[in-house]
Amino acid sequence: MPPKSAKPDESGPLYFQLFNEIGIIAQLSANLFERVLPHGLTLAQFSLLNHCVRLGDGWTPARLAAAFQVTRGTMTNTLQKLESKGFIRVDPDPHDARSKRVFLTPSGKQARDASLMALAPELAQLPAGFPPALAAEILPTLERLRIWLDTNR
Amino acid sequence: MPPKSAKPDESGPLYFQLFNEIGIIAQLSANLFERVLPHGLTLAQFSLLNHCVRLGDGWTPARLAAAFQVTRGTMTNTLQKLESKGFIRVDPDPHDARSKRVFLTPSGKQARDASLMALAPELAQLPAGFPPALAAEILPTLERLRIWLDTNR
DNA sequence: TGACGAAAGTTTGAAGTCAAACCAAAGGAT
DNA sequence: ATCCTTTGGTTTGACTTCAAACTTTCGTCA
Repeated sequence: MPPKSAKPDESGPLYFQLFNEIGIIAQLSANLFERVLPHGLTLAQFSLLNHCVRLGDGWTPARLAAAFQVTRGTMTNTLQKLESKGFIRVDPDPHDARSKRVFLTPSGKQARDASLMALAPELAQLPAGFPPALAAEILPTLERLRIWLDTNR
Repeated sequence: MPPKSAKPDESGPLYFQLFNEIGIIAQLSANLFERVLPHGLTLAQFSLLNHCVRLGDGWTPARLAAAFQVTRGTMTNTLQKLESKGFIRVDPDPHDARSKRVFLTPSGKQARDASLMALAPELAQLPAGFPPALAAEILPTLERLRIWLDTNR
């Protein structure tokens, strides 16, 4: 029979289960959010608006793509959608003709605020079944995993 | 002004960060997997093959959709892709003319095994930066979150 | 100065996903 | 026996996302 300290090897299934669980949570939560977001905003779109408010305007698409861990093509798409809704403005960069700069419009700011209002009741319901302490507890570990995946790709 | 023990409320940003982190991990890991999976298998497709091996054949599409937390339309799509690759067979249910039954083909079994082989080196690289103990530690909490999201939607 | 590699954005094509509308079969209630 | 509701599955349209191919511009280096 295996001794007490056998190979701690077969961790494959464990990681597998971990990624599976994470995938389902991502799916369900994105879905939950998008059902209440106003203006048909998608999670990607809202995240970008929110980013502009929290971290400031004027980023280039390339930098935004890097921040969201997404390809540039994807970012192009998201920006086009947001621009067509009038929530952002994409200006040419005066110093680099290759580049552009992304700015929030007043209407975009409003949409972001309205989104937060719409999301609040959903989030308020969460602590009952899933205490904030648990979230805080696993967050650093998740962050570590995310960073590892990010650097080792 | 707010007293020292004001509402322990503002857990909004915390949850927000949690879902954000989870979303990025899901994205990165799915991507990592799909880059090595054989036969152009997608994560959804592989997951289904794997499910058939681990939990057995003969499930109905509806039950599979429920198991994967996905709409029936989505499952229809995935099954069609897998069937066109010859990895599964979808037979009519003899007892219920509305229903169907999904079976793994020998070729599907092989594809699943080959996928595991291809995934192994990737997973083997993980423990160095992210010990299995951490995975095991946060898994129950994630499970709890997933279950909450599942029941409260 | 001229050329070439690197960087920024875009486009295209394929896949997953959802919601909503739809058809068909089953099963209970009257 | 006949509705009528529920359930199983599909289709459509819109969205995200990726990889890969492409264009334009920058910046360095010879």
